[in-house]
Amino acid sequence: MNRKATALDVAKKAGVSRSAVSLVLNGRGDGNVAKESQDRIRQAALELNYSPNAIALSLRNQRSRVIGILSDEVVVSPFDGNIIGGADDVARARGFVTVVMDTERDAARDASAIETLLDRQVDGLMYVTVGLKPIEIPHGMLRVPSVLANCYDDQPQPQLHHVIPDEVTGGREATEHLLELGHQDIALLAGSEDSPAAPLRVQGYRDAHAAAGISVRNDRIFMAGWDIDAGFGGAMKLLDGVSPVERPTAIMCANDRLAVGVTLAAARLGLRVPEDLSVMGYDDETRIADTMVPSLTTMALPLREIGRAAMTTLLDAIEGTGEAGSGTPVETMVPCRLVVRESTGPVPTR
Amino acid sequence: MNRKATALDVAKKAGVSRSAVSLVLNGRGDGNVAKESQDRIRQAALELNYSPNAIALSLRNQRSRVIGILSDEVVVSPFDGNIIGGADDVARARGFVTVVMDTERDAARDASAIETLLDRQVDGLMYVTVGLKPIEIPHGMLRVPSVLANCYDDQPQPQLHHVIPDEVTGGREATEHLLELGHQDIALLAGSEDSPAAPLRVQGYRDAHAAAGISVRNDRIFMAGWDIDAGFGGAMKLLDGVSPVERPTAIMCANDRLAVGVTLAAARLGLRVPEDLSVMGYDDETRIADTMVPSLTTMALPLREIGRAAMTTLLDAIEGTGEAGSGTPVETMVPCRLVVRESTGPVPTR
DNA sequence: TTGAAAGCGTTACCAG
DNA sequence: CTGGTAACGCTTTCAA
Repeated sequence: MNRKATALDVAKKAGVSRSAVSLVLNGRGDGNVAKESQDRIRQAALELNYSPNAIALSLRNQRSRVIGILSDEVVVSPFDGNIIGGADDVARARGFVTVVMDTERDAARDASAIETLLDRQVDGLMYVTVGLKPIEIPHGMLRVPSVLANCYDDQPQPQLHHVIPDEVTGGREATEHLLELGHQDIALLAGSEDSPAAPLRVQGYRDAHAAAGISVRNDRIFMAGWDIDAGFGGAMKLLDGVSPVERPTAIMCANDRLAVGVTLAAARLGLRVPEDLSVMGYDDETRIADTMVPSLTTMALPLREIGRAAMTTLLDAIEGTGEAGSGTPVETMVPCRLVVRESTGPVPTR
Repeated sequence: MNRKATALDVAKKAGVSRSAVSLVLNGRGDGNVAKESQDRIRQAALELNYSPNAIALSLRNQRSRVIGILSDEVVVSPFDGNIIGGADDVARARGFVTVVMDTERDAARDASAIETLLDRQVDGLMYVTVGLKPIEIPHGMLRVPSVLANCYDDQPQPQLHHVIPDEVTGGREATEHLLELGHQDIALLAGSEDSPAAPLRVQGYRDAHAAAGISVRNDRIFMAGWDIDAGFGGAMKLLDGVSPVERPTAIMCANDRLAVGVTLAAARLGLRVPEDLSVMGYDDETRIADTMVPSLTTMALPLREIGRAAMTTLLDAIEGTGEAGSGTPVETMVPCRLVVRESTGPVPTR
């Protein structure tokens, strides 16, 4: 735990001044420092394993090349971590580092986390949520370039750029996939109203039906919840004791966990997936959708892309590459991606 | 984006010197600064919403009250995030802040992340993994007090304290639960050798059988993997086309996802859980074990406790509360916790 | 009781 | 081409 070498140590060893060290090591040696001194400086730096103290640098430059990522519960929850992964990819590629703080859905901690981050001179802030949701911009976030990922400012006059998935199109394309397979009676387990994603996906479902000229039966749409038991319960209601002609031939779910519950119910009832019933998921949850039996056809949430897009916007604003940052806040919608696996198939002949 | 107030601003507003501000705001005003000035200072600080610049503070004090949490993939994966949650609980309670960096299993990024953190004067480091595993201590981690959570240094002479779950006892108690329900023929889907947790849980399974005087059939133990499809496949092998007397009456799984696959297979085969077959999970994965149908009896991994214990050890070392930090590295084992739900029941009479 | 000054490690400016 | 000096914001010591 011995102290690290400082610029002064390097200067001494090379027999020059601190300023010379600074210039050379920052690539502005030519034209300012004698070639020979430059070599000695570089040599000394190498031998002493010198790297500038980031703290001193931040204090001096008033910027840190650190982006603070704040999340409501991405770290502790099983969901949406790849948004942060994608954001970090971009940040590292552009010479920034990210640090993550999770406030575990305690709004009171948001402000204090931001305060902490701001006190450490982060150059920018990104707020990431688990699941699409409106948020109140935490106090302090406007003091520095910021962006919202997977969430948005619900105010009439939004203050921050946000990046979200295109849920309506996602819902529509999922439905279209089923429609194209010949299904006409498609039930929808739509999650619950507590998430703004639910109504959007329902909207997509309705749009697809409308485009196909098929009228939607409202009793085919269930707002049951998001978990396995909700999927199970919903499917039982739709299938148990119902004659084959009365049954929906496909059940579209607002997430993969619901689809697990539906598949479980189908198995209980002796229905084969997809021969007797097609099941469609949403999210493409890692190691759920791809490992289910049968593997789930699903609408993949573009998590990494969301993170990437959000970070790109943020860094552009910070570095002034585009004027997007200081301009009017905008919305970026990233398309979802249909992943066809085994749980959907042609409509059964009956 | 206007500049934050500094101690100088406060001093001016209160009509005193910077030093006075510093003294008062750090609680050493009494005996040094006139009561009346103190009030004015505090008032001014409040009005200006002053908080000291953490960067300057770190530079000055050579410590930051920040703990760096490094993880192989906790942030991006769906697992084990609560270790970080628990660690953060303790850190905040003791006046520290945690920042998380995820290297997404890229060992090359470990060292650079640590370098970054060290350059920012973190007072301590914690390494957290998804799933129990041996790790090579990343370079630089020994330069500052550090601790390992959910992983351990595999060297003959371990250098760091680590906190891990007690997997052998977990495996034993899970098995005992089944034994107590009368099961004598308990199959085990044991995950795979790529995780050190697997053999430990198997060991517990064997220990419980030995203590009960029941011999273990090695053909009842499958190292199939960790995912839903592996659970499904394993269960089919054990159950499909096998006469009731030849079937195991319980299947114990090394994680909850395997148990989902087993339950799915049972449903396909018309077997009721738990009446015909008891299914036991492991991990108590949020919103899987508790929402399965039937809900899963499982052995809960003590994630938050691991995080808490690790952070406590680390902060004790940093603050010199105990001499544990500088002493010989030790191992802390945290017990798992049996959670009885609906998927296990008495052995069926046949 | 107060204020001035030094120092933490940098970089940028400006005389020499 | 070079090196001294100021400044970033803070705490602490020392002298008034």
